[in-house]
Amino acid sequence: MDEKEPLEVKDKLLAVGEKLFAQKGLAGVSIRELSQEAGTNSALVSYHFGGKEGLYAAILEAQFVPVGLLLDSVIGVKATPTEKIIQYARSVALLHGKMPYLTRYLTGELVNPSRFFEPVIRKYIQRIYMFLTNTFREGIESGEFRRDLDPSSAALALAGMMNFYFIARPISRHFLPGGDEQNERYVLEVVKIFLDGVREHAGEQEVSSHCSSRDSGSRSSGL
Amino acid sequence: MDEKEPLEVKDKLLAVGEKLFAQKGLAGVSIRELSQEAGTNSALVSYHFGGKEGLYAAILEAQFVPVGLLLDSVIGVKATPTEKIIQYARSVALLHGKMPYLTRYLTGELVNPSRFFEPVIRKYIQRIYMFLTNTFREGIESGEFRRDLDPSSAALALAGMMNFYFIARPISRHFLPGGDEQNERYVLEVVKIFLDGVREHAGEQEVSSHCSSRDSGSRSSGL
DNA sequence: GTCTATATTGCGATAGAC
DNA sequence: GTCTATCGCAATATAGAC
Repeated sequence: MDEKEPLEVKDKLLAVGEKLFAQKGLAGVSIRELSQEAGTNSALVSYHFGGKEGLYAAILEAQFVPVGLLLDSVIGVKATPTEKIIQYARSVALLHGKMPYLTRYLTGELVNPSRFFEPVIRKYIQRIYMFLTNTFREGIESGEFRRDLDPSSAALALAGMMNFYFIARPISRHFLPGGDEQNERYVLEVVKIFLDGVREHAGEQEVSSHCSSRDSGSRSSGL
Repeated sequence: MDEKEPLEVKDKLLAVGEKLFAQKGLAGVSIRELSQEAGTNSALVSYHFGGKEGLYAAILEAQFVPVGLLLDSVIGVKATPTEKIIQYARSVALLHGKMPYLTRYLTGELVNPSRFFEPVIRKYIQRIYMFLTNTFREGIESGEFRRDLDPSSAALALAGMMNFYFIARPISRHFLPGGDEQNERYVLEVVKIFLDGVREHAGEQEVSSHCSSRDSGSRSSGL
């Protein structure tokens, strides 16, 4: 399965396509450009993948396999809702670190859906939505989250903060330092904002120390 | 300037292009499809706009004119940082209500930039970023926001919550009711989350009543 | 300003040699 | 499995009649 050869033509096409489709979208890339960048010829795209769309579909599916694994690892763990949210946010950041084009495929398909959005991507979105809203409902019942919190809105808000950061990464590099530490820093800030809020609360520094009902340490130490 | 005729060909092309480019992106639309949908022929695209890209550029610029107006209306108003953030969020939601394709152009250009991203869009992003980070710095100095808040991260987080909601609107309609009231509801929830946090704070219902240092009423009444 | 007709280029896919 | 060569078609843009 994984022989020693540096890169098979098939894998080379997958690697080149991953980059080019992420940058220009499905319609913006030709099989000629694709095969030229891969050091081969356009006939091989049809031979290995049955055409340009077949290559795109293969790449799209591969992008979302790790998303499924992430969900498997985070759904149904024994932890408080707060801890689950923290773990989710950290896992997502880690995943985007390893899959630098994932955001572009997800967002690109949301904005300009190809015919592969429904069969490939919808189920992952559904799973993420269910995980988040269920976790929020659980937290509302347990008293960790306020009773008037709308789980759907909260899910969209959290997903938005996480995703948009990576969408904007190419531009935000101009005013934010790059690198993984920056990602980690942003995640910490997002979790803090999301769980505790922006406001300085009544004349104290450590907000959570007396305003939160319990396990206030988990915010700083649990991360 | 605005005669009575229902739609000039030029305006018809702008209207049709606004929809099609938003749905499929610049590369995904042909001038044939464009002109056919507009009830004319492809030669008129070149005549009026100098080509497909010219039409796209005209549409892109028109999309962002209201963004500039929004920024003019929100920058430099006399209000507390908290009020500015609330007003900003509400204005953005209102704008997206009036410009249903704005999100797609913004996000589409972020994910797959055309050659018009730099000359057309960058300056608006810069202005939004400056407005938000300045407002956060102001709020930190005034004591409204916590001292360790990172203005850049907070700006990305808020922009992410607002934008992603509209990016995901076509999909979220499947589990959220549609319509403007839903937008309003989401904005309220986002502002609440962003300003106060998700957590139920120590054995009380109205979080802000004793945990925040002042003007606790503005959160519920000011909206 | 708007149309038809067309020039030219580039596209995706395939046939067939090796 | 990979290549060259090519087919058929759709792309943008333009010329010229009205």
